[in-house]
Formats: sequence, structure tokens, C-alpha cells
Amino acid sequence: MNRDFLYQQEAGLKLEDCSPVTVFKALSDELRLAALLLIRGQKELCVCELTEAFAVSQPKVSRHLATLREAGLVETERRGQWVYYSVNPQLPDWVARILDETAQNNKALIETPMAKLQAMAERPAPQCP
Amino acid sequence: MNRDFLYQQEAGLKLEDCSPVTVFKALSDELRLAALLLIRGQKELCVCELTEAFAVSQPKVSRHLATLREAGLVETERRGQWVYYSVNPQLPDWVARILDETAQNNKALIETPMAKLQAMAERPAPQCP
DNA sequence: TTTTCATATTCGGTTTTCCATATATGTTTT
DNA sequence: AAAACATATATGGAAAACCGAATATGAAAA
Repeated sequence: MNRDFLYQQEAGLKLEDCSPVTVFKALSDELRLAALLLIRGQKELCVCELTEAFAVSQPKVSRHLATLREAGLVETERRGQWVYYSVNPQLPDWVARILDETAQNNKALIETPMAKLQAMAERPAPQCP
Repeated sequence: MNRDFLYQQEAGLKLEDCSPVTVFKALSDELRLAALLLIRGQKELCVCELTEAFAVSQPKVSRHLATLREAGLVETERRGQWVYYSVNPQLPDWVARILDETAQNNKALIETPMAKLQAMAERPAPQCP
């Protein structure tokens, strides 16, 4: 009954539908939207990087990321102590296109976080290649 | 101090920004999203048509339409006793494209309302041409 | 001018969302 | 095994969204 990945995924109850309302609800909070766009632009980011980029508490980031995951927008991979979030590669095409449009036309949303991210001294690992 | 159009527009305070978060928040309710897509498909609809199409109370429709208007997604035109809602023609292109994508890939959302609309006996006016 | 019809708003209460704080879980290091 | 670190969840309370019912407003008809 107990498997070995992320807690909430064990239960297998939350991975959501990608219904339009679920998607838009997930995008309707500024931190969630900006975090998603930042993750999308950087391919993947871990929680501590997002915490620093947006200068908010770790539980806050974690909760909002959970919402994005439950909506099916992001997936997670644990690597050592870190959990990396990336855009769900199986996103329906129309959702992916909506993210494209939103990212292209709202670059201001992630300007500051991106700067803070780059100014971040010790990032866990793979932003070089 | 009192001009002569729709009440809330007199104050001139609510016409919103079309910021991404505002847009997605407006789309994050099923009735609002479906109503917007139905309006978009039919060019314009009045409140009583929407009330019938979705089988909900008039105040409920009216309140949700106000939200869409305040988000800048729809505009209104009074014609006689009726108020017609249509998609704001000055919508930013990226928002218009998002509506396109959403409409094309979620046709089920407006199937039933569309049927009820067509089954509606006495529609106020201009669905013929 | 009274009535009627279409629409908008207000009001009180319920549910949902959000947050800060505290704590639990899982991993790595010592 | 203990400590340190990264992340997730629980809890309690505040704020916002939502609803049904009642009412107000505006236009048209009688």
C-alpha cells in the first residue's frame, strides 16, 4: 500500500483531467502562472529555485506547485533531495499552444523572477547545458 | 455626474486590463467560459437567451456576464429592452487566439446550451441573417 | 401614468481559496 | 543513528467567490 515516490502521487487520486476550467483555474493565480511560465522557459526547476526566484515561502511555492500538478500542467521528478518540476510533456496540444501564447505575450511576468534566478548563487545542478 | 448607459459603466471604474491573470480568472468558471464561447460562436446574445440556453437564473447570468465585461472580454450594446453581449473586438490578439484554441478543442462545453438555444421559441431578434 | 418586461444590483449566508505557521516526510551527510 | 537539508502536508483563520432571493433600474407597452 506504500510505494516510494511523492506522497500525494502514491494515492493516485489527484492527477487531473486537463478540462478547460481546471486549466484556467490553475492559471488564474499570478504566482502559479508566473511559476509555470518560468518552469517552461527553464525546462525544469526545483522548489528551492522557485522559492528564491519569487521570494516567497517554501510551503507557499509547494502548495501552488501541487495545484499545477493536480491540474495536470506539470510533472515532477525527484533527483536526490531535490524535486524538479517541468511542464507535463503529455499536455494536450491546445493547452500547450495556450501556454505558448501566454508566454510570448506576457514576458514581463517572469522578468524579475528570472533575474533573481540568475543572480542565485548556489543552484542545485543542471542549468548549464 | 449621471450619464446614460449601463449602470456600472457610468462609474467608468471597472473596465479591466486584460492582464493574463484577470483573463484566466474570468475563464475559470464553467458557466462564464461556456457563455463566452457561446456568445463568440453566435456573434451576439442577449441575457434572456443565455438564461434559457444554460437554464440558470437571470441574476446569475447577469452577474457572470458582468465579470466577463469587467475583465474586458465582452462588450455590451443596449438595443431596446435588450442588452446584447458580444466578444470585445479590441481583444488583444493573444487573448483572441486563446479563445480560438479553447473553442475549437472544447466543443462539448456548448453543445447542450446550443441545442437549447436553437430550441428556443421566441428569440428577441437577430439570429437569422 | 401604470404595467410589464428585460436586466442589473444588493443582501445575507455558504463555500472556496489563500495564507502563515507549525510539523511531517524523505534524503543525504556526519 | 543523529543532524541537516529539501520538500510536502496539516491547521486555523481571513479573504474572496459564489449563490438564491429580493429589489432596483430602464425601456416599452397599454
